[in-house]
Amino acid sequence: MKLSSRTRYGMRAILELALEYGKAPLQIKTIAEREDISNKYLEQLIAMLKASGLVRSIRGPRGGYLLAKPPSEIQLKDVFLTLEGPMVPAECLEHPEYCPRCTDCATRQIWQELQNAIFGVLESVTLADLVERSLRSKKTGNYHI
Amino acid sequence: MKLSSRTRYGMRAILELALEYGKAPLQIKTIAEREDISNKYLEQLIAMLKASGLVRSIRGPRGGYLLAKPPSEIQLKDVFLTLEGPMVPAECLEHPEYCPRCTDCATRQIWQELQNAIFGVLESVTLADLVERSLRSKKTGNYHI
DNA sequence: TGATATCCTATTGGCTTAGTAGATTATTAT
DNA sequence: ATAATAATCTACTAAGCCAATAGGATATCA
Repeated sequence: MKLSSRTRYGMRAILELALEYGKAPLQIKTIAEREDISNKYLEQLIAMLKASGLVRSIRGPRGGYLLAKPPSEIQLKDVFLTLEGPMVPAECLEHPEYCPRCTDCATRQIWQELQNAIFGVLESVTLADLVERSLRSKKTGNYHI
Repeated sequence: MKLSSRTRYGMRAILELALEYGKAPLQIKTIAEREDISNKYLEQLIAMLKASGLVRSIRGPRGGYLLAKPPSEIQLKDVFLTLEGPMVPAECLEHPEYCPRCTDCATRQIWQELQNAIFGVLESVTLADLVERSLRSKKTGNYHI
Protein backbone atom coordinates (compact mmCIF):
# COMPACT_ATOMS: atom_id res chain seq x y z
CA MET A 1 0.00 0.00 0.00
CA LYS A 2 1.42 3.27 -1.14
CA LEU A 3 0.18 6.81 -1.45
CA SER A 4 -0.13 8.21 -4.95
CA SER A 5 2.34 10.82 -6.13
CA ARG A 6 -0.67 13.06 -6.44
CA THR A 7 -1.13 12.96 -2.70
CA ARG A 8 2.53 13.21 -1.77
CA TYR A 9 3.26 16.06 -4.16
CA GLY A 10 0.01 17.82 -3.45
CA MET A 11 0.54 17.75 0.28
CA ARG A 12 3.99 19.26 -0.10
CA ALA A 13 2.63 21.89 -2.47
CA ILE A 14 -0.15 23.02 -0.16
CA LEU A 15 2.32 23.11 2.71
CA GLU A 16 4.37 25.56 0.67
CA LEU A 17 1.28 27.70 0.34
CA ALA A 18 0.65 27.42 4.05
CA LEU A 19 4.19 28.57 4.78
CA GLU A 20 3.50 31.71 2.76
CA TYR A 21 0.07 32.37 4.16
CA GLY A 22 -0.54 36.12 4.51
CA LYS A 23 2.14 36.97 1.99
CA ALA A 24 2.13 37.38 -1.78
CA PRO A 25 0.73 34.64 -4.00
CA LEU A 26 3.01 31.75 -4.86
CA GLN A 27 3.41 30.70 -8.46
CA ILE A 28 3.36 27.17 -9.77
CA LYS A 29 6.83 27.62 -11.13
CA THR A 30 8.17 28.54 -7.71
CA ILE A 31 6.52 25.65 -5.91
CA ALA A 32 7.61 23.23 -8.60
CA GLU A 33 11.21 24.38 -8.22
CA ARG A 34 11.21 24.28 -4.45
CA GLU A 35 9.62 20.86 -4.30
CA ASP A 36 11.21 19.45 -7.41
CA ILE A 37 7.95 18.51 -9.07
CA SER A 38 7.09 18.70 -12.77
CA ASN A 39 5.58 22.07 -13.55
CA LYS A 40 2.78 20.73 -15.70
CA TYR A 41 1.86 17.96 -13.36
CA LEU A 42 1.76 20.25 -10.36
CA GLU A 43 -0.59 22.49 -12.33
CA GLN A 44 -3.16 19.72 -12.33
CA LEU A 45 -2.75 18.90 -8.68
CA ILE A 46 -3.25 22.49 -7.66
CA ALA A 47 -6.29 22.62 -9.90
CA MET A 48 -7.76 19.83 -7.78
CA LEU A 49 -7.01 21.73 -4.60
CA LYS A 50 -8.62 24.79 -6.09
CA ALA A 51 -11.70 22.88 -7.22
CA SER A 52 -12.22 21.65 -3.69
CA GLY A 53 -12.00 25.17 -2.32
CA LEU A 54 -8.79 24.81 -0.33
CA VAL A 55 -6.82 27.12 -2.57
CA ARG A 56 -7.63 30.23 -4.58
CA SER A 57 -5.83 31.78 -7.49
CA ILE A 58 -4.93 35.12 -9.00
CA ARG A 59 -4.37 35.25 -12.72
CA GLY A 60 -1.96 37.30 -14.76
CA PRO A 61 1.44 38.69 -13.89
CA ARG A 62 2.21 38.74 -10.17
CA GLY A 63 -0.52 36.20 -9.84
CA GLY A 64 -0.31 32.77 -8.34
CA TYR A 65 -1.96 30.71 -5.63
CA LEU A 66 -3.04 31.36 -2.08
CA LEU A 67 -4.55 29.30 0.66
CA ALA A 68 -8.29 29.98 0.64
CA LYS A 69 -8.52 29.67 4.43
CA PRO A 70 -6.16 30.07 7.37
CA PRO A 71 -3.88 27.04 7.77
CA SER A 72 -5.45 26.29 11.14
CA GLU A 73 -8.78 25.71 9.43
CA ILE A 74 -7.54 23.14 6.96
CA GLN A 75 -7.27 19.59 8.20
CA LEU A 76 -4.94 17.21 6.43
CA LYS A 77 -7.99 15.07 5.91
CA ASP A 78 -9.42 17.70 3.56
CA VAL A 79 -6.26 17.74 1.50
CA PHE A 80 -5.93 13.99 1.55
CA LEU A 81 -9.48 13.31 0.40
CA THR A 82 -9.18 15.86 -2.38
CA LEU A 83 -6.06 14.30 -3.79
CA GLU A 84 -6.36 10.64 -2.96
CA GLY A 85 -10.10 10.36 -3.47
CA PRO A 86 -12.65 8.85 -1.10
CA MET A 87 -11.26 6.70 1.72
CA VAL A 88 -13.36 3.55 1.47
CA PRO A 89 -11.34 0.43 2.24
CA ALA A 90 -14.29 -1.77 1.26
CA GLU A 91 -17.49 -1.06 -0.62
CA CYS A 92 -19.60 -2.66 2.08
CA LEU A 93 -18.70 0.13 4.48
CA GLU A 94 -20.74 2.55 2.43
CA HIS A 95 -23.25 0.09 1.05
CA PRO A 96 -24.03 -2.58 3.63
CA GLU A 97 -26.24 -4.40 1.16
CA TYR A 98 -23.00 -5.60 -0.47
CA CYS A 99 -22.45 -7.69 2.62
CA PRO A 100 -24.82 -10.67 2.66
CA ARG A 101 -22.35 -13.03 4.27
CA CYS A 102 -21.63 -13.47 7.89
CA THR A 103 -17.89 -13.80 7.71
CA ASP A 104 -17.71 -10.54 5.81
CA CYS A 105 -18.94 -8.90 8.91
CA ALA A 106 -15.87 -9.59 10.97
CA THR A 107 -13.56 -8.36 8.24
CA ARG A 108 -15.85 -5.44 7.67
CA GLN A 109 -15.30 -4.36 11.27
CA ILE A 110 -11.58 -4.38 10.64
CA TRP A 111 -11.84 -2.22 7.56
CA GLN A 112 -13.96 0.13 9.60
CA GLU A 113 -11.34 0.29 12.33
CA LEU A 114 -8.66 0.90 9.75
CA GLN A 115 -10.63 3.76 8.29
CA ASN A 116 -11.17 5.26 11.74
CA ALA A 117 -7.47 5.02 12.55
CA ILE A 118 -6.48 6.77 9.36
CA PHE A 119 -9.04 9.52 9.73
CA GLY A 120 -8.01 9.89 13.36
CA VAL A 121 -4.54 10.93 12.27
CA LEU A 122 -5.64 13.09 9.36
CA GLU A 123 -8.26 14.94 11.37
CA SER A 124 -5.98 15.68 14.27
CA VAL A 125 -3.45 17.61 12.23
CA THR A 126 -3.99 20.92 10.43
CA LEU A 127 -1.80 22.78 7.99
CA ALA A 128 -0.95 25.16 10.83
CA ASP A 129 0.49 22.21 12.75
CA LEU A 130 2.49 21.21 9.72
CA VAL A 131 3.82 24.73 9.34
CA GLU A 132 4.88 24.77 12.96
CA ARG A 133 6.64 21.44 12.66
CA SER A 134 8.25 22.53 9.47
CA LEU A 135 9.67 25.72 10.94
CA ARG A 136 10.86 23.91 14.02
CA SER A 137 12.76 21.26 12.11
CA LYS A 138 14.23 23.94 9.90
CA LYS A 139 15.50 25.77 12.97
CA THR A 140 17.13 22.75 14.60
CA GLY A 141 18.29 21.28 11.33
CA ASN A 142 16.93 17.88 12.33
CA TYR A 143 15.55 16.83 9.01
CA HIS A 144 15.28 13.20 10.00
CA ILE A 145 13.93 12.21 13.34
CA MET B 1 -8.00 4.90 -1.17
CA LYS B 2 -9.35 1.43 -1.43
CA LEU B 3 -8.16 -2.02 -0.56
CA SER B 4 -7.53 -4.40 -3.43
CA SER B 5 -9.91 -7.28 -4.03
CA ARG B 6 -6.93 -9.46 -3.35
CA THR B 7 -6.81 -8.25 0.21
CA ARG B 8 -10.55 -8.26 0.81
CA TYR B 9 -11.11 -11.69 -0.69
CA GLY B 10 -7.97 -13.14 0.82
CA MET B 11 -8.87 -11.96 4.29
CA ARG B 12 -12.28 -13.55 4.05
CA ALA B 13 -10.76 -16.75 2.72
CA ILE B 14 -8.25 -17.10 5.52
CA LEU B 15 -10.99 -16.37 8.00
CA GLU B 16 -12.89 -19.34 6.61
CA LEU B 17 -9.82 -21.44 7.24
CA ALA B 18 -9.54 -20.06 10.75
CA LEU B 19 -13.15 -20.97 11.43
CA GLU B 20 -12.34 -24.57 10.50
CA TYR B 21 -9.08 -24.75 12.40
CA GLY B 22 -8.59 -28.21 13.92
CA LYS B 23 -11.03 -29.80 11.51
CA ALA B 24 -10.66 -31.32 8.06
CA PRO B 25 -9.00 -29.34 5.27
CA LEU B 26 -11.11 -26.86 3.34
CA GLN B 27 -11.14 -26.95 -0.43
CA ILE B 28 -10.88 -23.98 -2.73
CA LYS B 29 -14.24 -24.83 -4.21
CA THR B 30 -15.91 -24.71 -0.83
CA ILE B 31 -14.38 -21.40 0.17
CA ALA B 32 -15.15 -19.90 -3.21
CA GLU B 33 -18.78 -20.91 -2.88
CA ARG B 34 -19.16 -19.68 0.68
CA GLU B 35 -17.51 -16.37 -0.06
CA ASP B 36 -18.76 -15.97 -3.58
CA ILE B 37 -15.33 -15.53 -5.11
CA SER B 38 -14.11 -16.80 -8.49
CA ASN B 39 -12.61 -20.25 -8.06
CA LYS B 40 -9.61 -19.60 -10.22
CA TYR B 41 -8.86 -16.23 -8.74
CA LEU B 42 -9.10 -17.51 -5.20
CA GLU B 43 -6.66 -20.21 -6.17
CA GLN B 44 -4.01 -17.57 -6.74
CA LEU B 45 -4.74 -15.68 -3.56
CA ILE B 46 -4.43 -18.81 -1.46
CA ALA B 47 -1.19 -19.59 -3.25
CA MET B 48 0.13 -16.27 -1.92
CA LEU B 49 -0.97 -17.14 1.59
CA LYS B 50 0.72 -20.50 1.26
CA ALA B 51 3.93 -18.97 -0.08
CA SER B 52 4.13 -16.73 2.97
CA GLY B 53 3.70 -19.68 5.29
CA LEU B 54 0.32 -18.80 6.76
CA VAL B 55 -1.47 -21.69 5.11
CA ARG B 56 -0.53 -25.24 4.21
CA SER B 57 -2.07 -27.62 1.74
CA ILE B 58 -2.89 -31.28 1.22
CA ARG B 59 -3.11 -32.53 -2.34
CA GLY B 60 -5.37 -35.12 -3.87
CA PRO B 61 -8.89 -36.20 -2.93
CA ARG B 62 -9.99 -35.11 0.54
CA GLY B 63 -7.23 -32.56 0.34
CA GLY B 64 -7.51 -28.84 0.66
CA TYR B 65 -6.07 -26.06 2.77
CA LEU B 66 -5.36 -25.61 6.46
CA LEU B 67 -4.06 -22.82 8.59
CA ALA B 68 -0.36 -23.44 9.17
CA LYS B 69 -0.51 -22.01 12.70
CA PRO B 70 -3.16 -21.54 15.37
CA PRO B 71 -5.39 -18.54 14.62
CA SER B 72 -4.15 -16.81 17.75
CA GLU B 73 -0.65 -16.71 16.29
CA ILE B 74 -1.60 -15.03 13.05
CA GLN B 75 -1.92 -11.26 13.12
CA LEU B 76 -4.00 -9.54 10.52
CA LYS B 77 -0.87 -7.63 9.71
CA ASP B 78 0.70 -10.83 8.40
CA VAL B 79 -2.22 -11.50 6.13
CA PHE B 80 -2.47 -7.91 5.02
CA LEU B 81 1.19 -7.57 4.09
CA THR B 82 1.10 -10.83 2.19
CA LEU B 83 -1.83 -9.79 0.07
CA GLU B 84 -1.52 -6.04 -0.20
CA GLY B 85 2.24 -5.90 -0.37
CA PRO B 86 4.55 -3.68 1.68
CA MET B 87 2.92 -0.82 3.57
CA VAL B 88 5.07 2.15 2.63
CA PRO B 89 3.05 5.34 2.25
CA ALA B 90 6.09 7.20 0.96
CA GLU B 91 9.46 6.03 -0.29
CA CYS B 92 11.31 8.40 2.01
CA LEU B 93 10.13 6.43 5.03
CA GLU B 94 12.31 3.54 4.00
CA HIS B 95 14.99 5.53 2.22
CA PRO B 96 15.57 8.86 3.96
CA GLU B 97 18.02 9.90 1.29
CA TYR B 98 14.98 10.54 -0.92
CA CYS B 99 14.18 13.44 1.35
CA PRO B 100 16.54 16.32 0.71
CA ARG B 101 13.98 19.04 1.30
CA CYS B 102 12.91 20.50 4.54
CA THR B 103 9.20 20.71 3.88
CA ASP B 104 9.18 17.03 3.04
CA CYS B 105 10.07 16.38 6.59
CA ALA B 106 6.80 17.61 8.01
CA THR B 107 4.76 15.58 5.55
CA ARG B 108 7.06 12.66 6.12
CA GLN B 109 6.13 12.69 9.80
CA ILE B 110 2.50 12.46 8.82
CA TRP B 111 3.04 9.47 6.57
CA GLN B 112 4.93 7.87 9.41
CA GLU B 113 2.03 8.48 11.79
CA LEU B 114 -0.37 7.08 9.26
CA GLN B 115 1.69 3.95 8.90
CA ASN B 116 1.86 3.54 12.66
CA ALA B 117 -1.90 3.95 13.00
CA ILE B 118 -2.59 1.31 10.37
CA PHE B 119 -0.12 -1.16 11.79
CA GLY B 120 -1.52 -0.47 15.23
CA VAL B 121 -4.88 -1.82 14.16
CA LEU B 122 -3.53 -4.73 12.14
CA GLU B 123 -1.16 -5.86 14.87
CA SER B 124 -3.73 -5.74 17.60
CA VAL B 125 -6.09 -8.23 15.98
CA THR B 126 -5.42 -11.91 15.32
CA LEU B 127 -7.40 -14.43 13.34
CA ALA B 128 -8.57 -15.87 16.67
CA ASP B 129 -10.14 -12.50 17.48
CA LEU B 130 -11.82 -12.46 14.09
CA VAL B 131 -13.18 -15.95 14.65
CA GLU B 132 -14.58 -14.92 17.98
CA ARG B 133 -16.23 -11.85 16.55
CA SER B 134 -17.55 -13.86 13.66
CA LEU B 135 -19.16 -16.49 15.87
CA ARG B 136 -20.64 -13.86 18.14
CA SER B 137 -22.28 -11.94 15.33
CA LYS B 138 -23.57 -15.19 13.89
CA LYS B 139 -25.18 -16.01 17.23
CA THR B 140 -26.93 -12.68 17.66
CA GLY B 141 -27.75 -12.34 13.98
CA ASN B 142 -26.45 -8.80 13.99
CA TYR B 143 -24.72 -8.88 10.67
CA HIS B 144 -24.50 -5.11 10.41
CA ILE B 145 -23.53 -3.07 13.37
C1' DT C 1 0.11 45.64 -26.52
C1' DG C 2 3.26 42.47 -24.90
C1' DA C 3 4.55 39.71 -21.07
C1' DT C 4 3.01 36.82 -17.50
C1' DA C 5 0.76 33.19 -15.34
C1' DT C 6 -3.41 30.65 -14.80
C1' DC C 7 -6.66 27.55 -17.13
C1' DC C 8 -8.33 23.81 -20.09
C1' DT C 9 -8.32 19.61 -22.88
C1' DA C 10 -6.27 15.85 -24.94
C1' DT C 11 -2.92 12.18 -25.31
C1' DT C 12 0.46 8.76 -23.92
C1' DG C 13 3.34 4.80 -22.09
C1' DG C 14 3.63 1.92 -18.47
C1' DC C 15 1.91 -0.54 -14.74
C1' DT C 16 -1.48 -3.00 -11.86
C1' DT C 17 -5.74 -5.34 -11.14
C1' DA C 18 -8.96 -8.83 -11.53
C1' DG C 19 -9.70 -12.08 -13.49
C1' DT C 20 -9.78 -16.41 -17.33
C1' DA C 21 -7.87 -20.58 -19.52
C1' DG C 22 -5.68 -24.81 -19.82
C1' DA C 23 -2.53 -28.23 -18.75
C1' DT C 24 0.15 -30.88 -15.04
C1' DT C 25 1.02 -33.28 -10.78
C1' DA C 26 0.16 -35.61 -6.44
C1' DT C 27 -2.92 -38.45 -3.69
C1' DT C 28 -6.70 -41.31 -2.46
C1' DA C 29 -10.31 -44.81 -2.98
C1' DT C 30 -11.98 -48.58 -5.67
C1' DA D 1 -3.78 -50.29 -11.89
C1' DT D 2 -6.88 -46.75 -12.53
C1' DA D 3 -10.14 -43.24 -12.20
C1' DA D 4 -11.44 -39.37 -9.69
C1' DT D 5 -10.08 -35.56 -7.04
C1' DA D 6 -7.95 -31.39 -5.87
C1' DA D 7 -3.86 -28.73 -5.69
C1' DT D 8 -0.19 -26.54 -8.76
C1' DC D 9 1.85 -23.99 -12.51
C1' DT D 10 2.14 -20.87 -16.38
C1' DA D 11 0.43 -17.88 -19.54
C1' DC D 12 -2.70 -14.57 -21.22
C1' DT D 13 -5.96 -10.48 -21.41
C1' DA D 14 -9.17 -6.57 -21.04
C1' DA D 15 -9.79 -2.64 -18.45
C1' DG D 16 -8.47 0.98 -15.65
C1' DC D 17 -5.35 4.11 -13.29
C1' DC D 18 -1.04 6.81 -12.79
C1' DA D 19 2.19 10.09 -13.80
C1' DA D 20 3.19 12.62 -16.54
C1' DT D 21 3.65 15.58 -21.33
C1' DA D 22 1.91 18.82 -24.90
C1' DG D 23 -0.20 22.76 -26.71
C1' DG D 24 -3.14 26.25 -26.87
C1' DA D 25 -6.68 29.62 -24.72
C1' DT D 26 -7.73 33.12 -21.41
C1' DA D 27 -7.27 36.69 -18.00
C1' DT D 28 -4.49 40.46 -16.00
C1' DC D 29 -0.96 43.72 -15.22
C1' DA D 30 2.61 47.24 -16.59
